[in-house]
Amino acid sequence: MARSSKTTVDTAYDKLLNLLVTFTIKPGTRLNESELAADLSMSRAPVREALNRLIADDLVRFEPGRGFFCRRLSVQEIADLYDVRLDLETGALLRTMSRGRTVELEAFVAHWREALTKSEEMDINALVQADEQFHLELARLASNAPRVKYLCNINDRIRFVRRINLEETGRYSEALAEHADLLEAIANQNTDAACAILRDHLLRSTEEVRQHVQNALTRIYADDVA
Amino acid sequence: MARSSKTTVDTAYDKLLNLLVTFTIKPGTRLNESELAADLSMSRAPVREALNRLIADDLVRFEPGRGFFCRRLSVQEIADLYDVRLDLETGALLRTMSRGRTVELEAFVAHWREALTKSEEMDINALVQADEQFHLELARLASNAPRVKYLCNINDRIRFVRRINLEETGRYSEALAEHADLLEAIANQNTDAACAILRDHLLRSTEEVRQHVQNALTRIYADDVA
DNA sequence: GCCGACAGAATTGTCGACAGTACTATCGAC
DNA sequence: GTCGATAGTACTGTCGACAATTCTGTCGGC
Repeated sequence: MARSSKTTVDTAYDKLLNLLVTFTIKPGTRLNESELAADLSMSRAPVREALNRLIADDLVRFEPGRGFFCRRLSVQEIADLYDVRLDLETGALLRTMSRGRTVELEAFVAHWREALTKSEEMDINALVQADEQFHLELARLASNAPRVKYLCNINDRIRFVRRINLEETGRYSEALAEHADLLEAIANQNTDAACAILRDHLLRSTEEVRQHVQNALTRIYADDVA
Repeated sequence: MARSSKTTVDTAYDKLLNLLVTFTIKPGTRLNESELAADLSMSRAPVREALNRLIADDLVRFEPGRGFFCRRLSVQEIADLYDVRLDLETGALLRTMSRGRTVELEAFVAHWREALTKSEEMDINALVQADEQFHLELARLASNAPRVKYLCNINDRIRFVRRINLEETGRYSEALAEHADLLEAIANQNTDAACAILRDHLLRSTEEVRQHVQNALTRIYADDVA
């Protein structure tokens, strides 16, 4: 079968990732390989390979003899991931700041000064994506590929609650203001202030998430928003 | 085929992991699926599944149409991983300390006070393992599963150089002394001191590693120590 | 002597099949 | 009515096969 630079496994991986991240597949449910294979119109082999890749991402669980299961959504795990995220993002920020005003940093500041003003009129989807993007690009400035990869994994795992959280609290403008403050602290080379703002920003999110995971759960099980 | 609670994929995963971590398979080399399958006396399917799991761990690379390759050993990546490790371990330490004297902490201190005295007469293999164990158990005290998992992944990826490093510098006793200092700072609930010691300990290692990766590389390519 | 085309070999990508194990529903004993 | 055994079903675990692609070594042109 001819292929255009993307293998069947890759498409399976991407589609499954999406299903799992958005909890279109409900937490804890068993994944039927044949069924998934049929849905994706391919055989079981590539599906299994994709699922195996997702194991290490902790997006699926595997039980010998029983097969693959969608990850569970636990308050503790989400909180833990937020903790780790705080460590990683703070570490990245510290290293970025220690380098002084680099070209990349200036570009980042310029880009987001602009982007943040536009954010006021964005819809919820764009906002969630922009929020993730802001944090990720900030982390990328430290140019440490493994760290960025861990953060991407964390993002995949918390994206769902992150979104719910932003919807539930409705504190879009507060979050944006915090981003703006952080940006100025960075622009002014004020390391301590930047770290403090980032820290508070994330701790606040963690706290809110704790409160809203229950809503997230009910939302997941309320069959389809369609 | 009858099985004793461990699937073929699992054994393949474990064996391959070992080969990759120790660089018995040389960096960058292409992995021949049929050959591996024959070596492990199984078919290609479980081998491929195991390899797919190892992708997310960044222990193998995958190129569509070409297959799987052993990860490359790059100085930059190792240094990056040490950086991330510093963030994660420091974060764990901070959270552990903020909880005060828990039962687990007391047990940890008691265990390692004892163990560190015995370490003087250990051989290199045991030392490397004990070093990794000490850091990992310390991190575990923060009881944050995802963080521990990331650290395990980092350990897998740096184990080889870590070992070379300890061999080359021969500063076993210094490293042990630093562990002992850290332990006492923890026992005394001296958070700042503990963090500083951990930080210096890891930064020193990072620096040494940078210097010794070249030796590690030649060691890898010097066919077999056997 | 170097470069590109070409054919043959080796390797990956995907599939369907079958054996073995876990699940489910039905039935009978208490 | 509840519990446990049992037979039937559904699903996973692993394999071998074949198509498609990449690699390798040879040959001819320049």
